[in-house]
Amino acid sequence: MCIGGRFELEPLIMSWTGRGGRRSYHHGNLREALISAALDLIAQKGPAGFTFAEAARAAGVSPAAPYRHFRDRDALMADVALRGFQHFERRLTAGWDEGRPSPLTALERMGGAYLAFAREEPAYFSAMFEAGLPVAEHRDLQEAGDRAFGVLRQGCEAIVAALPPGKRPPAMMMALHFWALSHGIASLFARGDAARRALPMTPEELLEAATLVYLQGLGITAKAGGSAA
Amino acid sequence: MCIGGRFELEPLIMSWTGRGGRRSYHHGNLREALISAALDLIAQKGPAGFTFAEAARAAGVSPAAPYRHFRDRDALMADVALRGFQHFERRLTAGWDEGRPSPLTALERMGGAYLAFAREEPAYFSAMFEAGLPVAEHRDLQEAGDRAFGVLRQGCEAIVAALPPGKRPPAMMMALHFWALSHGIASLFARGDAARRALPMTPEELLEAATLVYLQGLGITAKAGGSAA
DNA sequence: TGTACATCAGTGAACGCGCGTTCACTGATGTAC
DNA sequence: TGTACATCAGTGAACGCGCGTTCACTGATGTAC
Repeated sequence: MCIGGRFELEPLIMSWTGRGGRRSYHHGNLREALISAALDLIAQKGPAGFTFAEAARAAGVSPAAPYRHFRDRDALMADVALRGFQHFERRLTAGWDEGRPSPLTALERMGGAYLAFAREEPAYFSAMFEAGLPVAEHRDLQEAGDRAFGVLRQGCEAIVAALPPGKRPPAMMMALHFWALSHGIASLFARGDAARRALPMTPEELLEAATLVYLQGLGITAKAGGSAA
Repeated sequence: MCIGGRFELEPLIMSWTGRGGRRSYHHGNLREALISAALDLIAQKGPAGFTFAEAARAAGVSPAAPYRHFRDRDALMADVALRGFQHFERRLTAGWDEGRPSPLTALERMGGAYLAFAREEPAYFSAMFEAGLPVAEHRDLQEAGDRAFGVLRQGCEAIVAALPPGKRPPAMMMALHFWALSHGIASLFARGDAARRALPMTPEELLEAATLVYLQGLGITAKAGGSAA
C-alpha cells in the first residue's frame, strides 16, 4: 500500500533499543503508523470496517495511544481523506505534465491518472468520496478537493485557450463535465475493490472514447486544440 | 421516506387487538418494517450506521426477531440494494416514457430521473453503489443492476436507430458513457446527503449541457435524432 | 361448526465480544543553566 | 559536561455500552377431519 508521504525512517530506527529487538517506550512515528493502518483496514473492509482500536493494535500500541494524535475516529478518517486529496492532486498534476506534448494528449493522460488513482488507492478513494464525511464541515477537506479539481480546470483552460476566441466554451463547465465523467467511470468500473462492475473494455478506453466524442461536440479536434500524439 | 413497494395494510390492521391499542403477538409485516427501518437508518447515518439491533428496535420488536426474515445484517442490506435497483429501474423507465415526445427529450428526462433518484433516495443510492456489497457474489443484485442499465441502453438504441445507417455509433458504448456521466454527476453533486458538493448550477443543467455536447460529438442533433420539445 | 394439531413468528433472557473512552501513571526526551 | 526539571508520548487497567447471536419458549394462525 502506497501511503503518499514517505516514512520518516530515522525516528523509527532510533526508537529501537537494539537489544533483542525490543521496542523503546516511544513509538517514534505513531501518527503516520495509524494512518497507514487505517488505509490498510479501509482497503480490506471498506470505510466502515476500520476502528480506532484496531488501528492502534495494528500499530502495536495501546488503545489509548491514538488519542495523543487524533481527537477521535472521525478526525483520523478526515486526515486520511485530506492526504488522499493531496496525493490525488499530485497524480493529476503528474498526468497533465504541463500539457505536454499537446493539451489533448495530456488531458487523456490526466483522465488515465484519475482512473489509476481509483484503482490503485481504493482506501484513499473511498475515504475521499464514500466515507460520508460532511465536506462542508471540514474546510481543509473542501480546499484540498478544490485544489485537486483546480488541476482539471487548468487543463481545460489550456485547451480552451488554444481555440480561436469565438469558439471557446466555458472552461469551468468543461472541467465539471470531465470530472463527472472520470468520476463516474472510476467509481463504477475502475475502483480497486469488490464493488467494481464488469465492463466489456478497459475503463481507460471507455473514458478516452467519451472524451473524444465530447471534445468533438465542442468543436475541438487534434487539429484545433493541439496535435494528439 | 418512500420505500418503493406499498405496505400491505390489511395484515397490519389485523394484527391489532383493538383493546387499548395493544399490539398482537404477531407483527404482521416485519420484513417490510425492517427494510423501512434500515432505509431510515441508512439515510440518517450512512450505510455503516445501521445495525440489525437498531432496525429491530425501530420496528418495535425483540432483537432476535429479524433472524426469522434475514440470515444476517448483510442479507438485509443486500435486500435493500435489490429493491433499490428495482425502484431505480422503474424511475428510469418512467423518465424515458417510451421515448415520448422525442428520443432526445426522453433521454434528457431519463437523466433527470437518475439525478432525482440520487437526491430523493440517498439510502437506496448508497446501499446500491457505496455499501461495498460485492456485486459479483450477489447474482440477483447484478441482474437487477443490469436490468436498470438496460433501460439506459434501450434509450440509446432508440436514438441510434433514428440515425441514417452509416452514422450509427455503438449504442452500448453510448449507454455506458451516459451511465458514467449521470452517475458521476449524481454521486458528486446531486446526492441527497451531507457529502454533496457545491455546484454553480443545478446538477440537471450540468447533465443536460454535457449530454447535448456529447450528442453533438456523435453528430446527433434535434434534427437528426428526433425533435426536442 | 368444532376440535386437535402443526407450523409460524414472535419473546426475553443470556452470552461473549470488541469498541470508545477515561484515568492516573511513567519512561523517554529535550532544555535551561 | 552534568544536573534538574518540564514536557511529551506512551502504558495498562478499567468502565459502560451496544451489538450479534443463541436458546428454549409460547402465543397466534392455519388446516385436516
